Amino acid sequence: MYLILTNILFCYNSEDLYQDLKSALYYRIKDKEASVRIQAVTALSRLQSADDEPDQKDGLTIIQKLTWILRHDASAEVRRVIILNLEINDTTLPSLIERTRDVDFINRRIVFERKLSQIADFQVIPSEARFKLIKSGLSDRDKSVRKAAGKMIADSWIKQADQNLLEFLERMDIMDGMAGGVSEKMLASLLELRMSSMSIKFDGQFWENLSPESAFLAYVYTNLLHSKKMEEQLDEILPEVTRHAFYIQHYNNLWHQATKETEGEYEFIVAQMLGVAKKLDYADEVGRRKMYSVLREMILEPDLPDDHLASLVNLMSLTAMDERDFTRIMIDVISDIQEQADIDDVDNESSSKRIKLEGLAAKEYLSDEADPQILQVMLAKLKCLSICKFMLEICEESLQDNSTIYGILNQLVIPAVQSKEVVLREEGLHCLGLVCHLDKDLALHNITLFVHCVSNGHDELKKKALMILFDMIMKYGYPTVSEKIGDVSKSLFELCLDNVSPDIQYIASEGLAKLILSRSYKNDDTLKLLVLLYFFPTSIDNTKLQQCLTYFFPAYCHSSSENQKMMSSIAISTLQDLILTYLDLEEGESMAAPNVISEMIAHWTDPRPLVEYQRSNDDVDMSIQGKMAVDILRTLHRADILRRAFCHILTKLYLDEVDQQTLKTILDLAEIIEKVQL
Amino acid sequence: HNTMEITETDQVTNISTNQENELLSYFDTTLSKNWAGPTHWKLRKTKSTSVKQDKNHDDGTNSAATERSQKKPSARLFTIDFLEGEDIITDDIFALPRRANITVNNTKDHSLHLLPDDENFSSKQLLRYFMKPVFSVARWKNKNFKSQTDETTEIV
DNA sequence: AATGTGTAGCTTACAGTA
DNA sequence: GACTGTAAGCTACACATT
Repeated sequence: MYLILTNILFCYNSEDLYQDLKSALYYRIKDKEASVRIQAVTALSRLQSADDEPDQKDGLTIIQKLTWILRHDASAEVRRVIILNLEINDTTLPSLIERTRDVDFINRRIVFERKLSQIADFQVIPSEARFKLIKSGLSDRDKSVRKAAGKMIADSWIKQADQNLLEFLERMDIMDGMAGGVSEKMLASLLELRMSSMSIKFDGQFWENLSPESAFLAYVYTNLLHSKKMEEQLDEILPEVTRHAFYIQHYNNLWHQATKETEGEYEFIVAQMLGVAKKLDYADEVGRRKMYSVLREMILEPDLPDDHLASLVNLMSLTAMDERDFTRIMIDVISDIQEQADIDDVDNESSSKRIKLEGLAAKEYLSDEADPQILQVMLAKLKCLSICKFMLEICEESLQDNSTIYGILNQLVIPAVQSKEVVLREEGLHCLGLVCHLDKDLALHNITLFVHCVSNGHDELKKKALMILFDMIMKYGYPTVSEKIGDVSKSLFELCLDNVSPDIQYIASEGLAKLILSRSYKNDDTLKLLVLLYFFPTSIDNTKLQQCLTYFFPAYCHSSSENQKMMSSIAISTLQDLILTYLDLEEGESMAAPNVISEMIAHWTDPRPLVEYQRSNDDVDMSIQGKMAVDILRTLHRADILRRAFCHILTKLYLDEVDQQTLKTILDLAEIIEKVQL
Repeated sequence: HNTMEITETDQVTNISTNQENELLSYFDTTLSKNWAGPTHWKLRKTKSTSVKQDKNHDDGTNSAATERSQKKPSARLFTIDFLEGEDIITDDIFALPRRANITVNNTKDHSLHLLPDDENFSSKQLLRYFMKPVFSVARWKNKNFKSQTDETTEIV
């Protein structure tokens, strides 16, 4: 109806009628019927481009009103209509992009396929927002959204670069999207969609004239073929190991000769080439040696970024004969670096300049004095620790079998842990944690240290130490570890769950989830704390924690009847606590409503999903919620604030298969309550 | 007395090598909706098929007597439970005269109807160490046989 | 094309508010 | 008695699957 009127108005231009209609529409967009709002909003959207006059009541133009509704209207369909009809310009684009995270998957999908595909130039979206939306689109939980996002890139956006892949990558600013692997994910999905329609060949010319984009293409394509086990194609495109080693060397040299403007690009190219090298076959002895010597030289260079260092160590493990050979080589490298630092200590102006450059990032962590020599030694130590860390991540053999590591432990790691420099202490602790994976005695010996760091360290150290502690318990078992520290661990867990830092709460939750799910640890108080933390108002923005526990609780309860029993034993008292916190909420705080909490707890303790998982109801207590019902009814006649919520959970319980006796108890209790009420 | 410990060593390799791995991946599929936390949680029913199957199984295996004795009373008595709630105090029956409705809706709604960032939590994160990465491919195991023996003799 | 699945919207009923 | 918000059950429809 409004639509018709609006259309008519377009034909018969009458100012009075127009104003009347507009103000009527301004009311109808607040109508309580969603269908009316849809009509109003479609009508308004017809006027959006012709009218930017602010409404006298709130000072908002039509477009501003529409974008406001787009965010706030509860009906997905209203939002959808706006998405479809809102014109794209600088003011509306951010609102449209925001809808790539709409709760409604159809809305998410149409933003990709109907809006973002249509924009003339994707570079108008700032690269940060661009990568964010690409990431969320390509890894959406819904298949159709993933597809739409993929098609947007592979069909529409690449057209803007005239179907030229390298041109496209350049416009995409792929170097800005490396964090979280978004660039790689994007290119991989693009290649997968268009693989058949393009032939990718890397010849000598290609390798000799790499740009950041082509190097990145080589890296991603290699990875893709590798993950798809397409060995023949891989052999076709990859150069021989020797040649590749030369290329790496070549670009590494270019990097060091580069001007300030281009050094970032060459650094990037080297990183991609190192990445490609991980997929080479090192069976050929000549190639292996050549590669090794190139790597061995590169790793000594002073100002290597961390990811280069990680790749180098990783590659050196591939070129090594076996683990002992590998560790020996790395220890050589480390002592070379230490020597180098000591020598450079004395003179050498130029290297201290370099250090300053690299030190900029690290400087803020390092303590006050800017003495270049001390700084340099420190950075060398830090580099050794990083190498050591990457090495230890790879090592598997126990310390007895690979005793060379002891040396480095005493000479490098332990002093770092004791260092007064915060950065060194953190990195040292990290290494120590990794070494402890290789030797049980060493691990047990250091447990108290880790505990001490968790309770007394600064936040970063706390996080590391806590993670290590959980790793150790996972690896060597709770009894073994707690023997060392008595009952401290339980209270330590509780302390961390209660911690002010959301990160620490999260680490503690995930760690405990792992321990509990693997049956290493079992405790009803801790479980209760986890549930409380999950629903607590302070956790509402801790998405990691929430998503971790959202997975954990059903997995825990529906995988074993023993677990479910434990949950049901704490369920009612926990629910009670939570409802009380809900009733005490301060202004500005929020948490899940009691009814939601009730439903979730009822679901966790429902025996039917457990039966479905175990594919039989052996050992499953089908009347488990009957006992909970009894619990509820017993508390019910005491407390009256809780009545509502408790009655609600009563209706959610599964009582069909409750045994007669429990059933009788339930009925009796209900009867008593009824009488008391009358 | 609550703290019980049951464990062997190295849970990560234990679990990931064992079949528990597969068992956990069951939850990866069943929990793929409802990933976003309590604020977006919804109960998904339509287990009617599996429930019916289960009931049928029960009917087949168990005696019909248990079926009668358990389910029928529960159904009856449960309705009584509803009545107890508050039914008898029903008000008199009147036709509801409807006057002009206020058609505007109160939008104090501050919710933006957005999903949180998806951390893609899955069994994968529950089967790994925090610090030590798990490499699916053993890098030296192939070469090891020939070189390992050589090395040991050399070193010793 | 036929089927099953999931969701939106409608209706009904009830309890609280003032 | 009016009017709200909430909950639950039902139906129709759109979608995906085979």
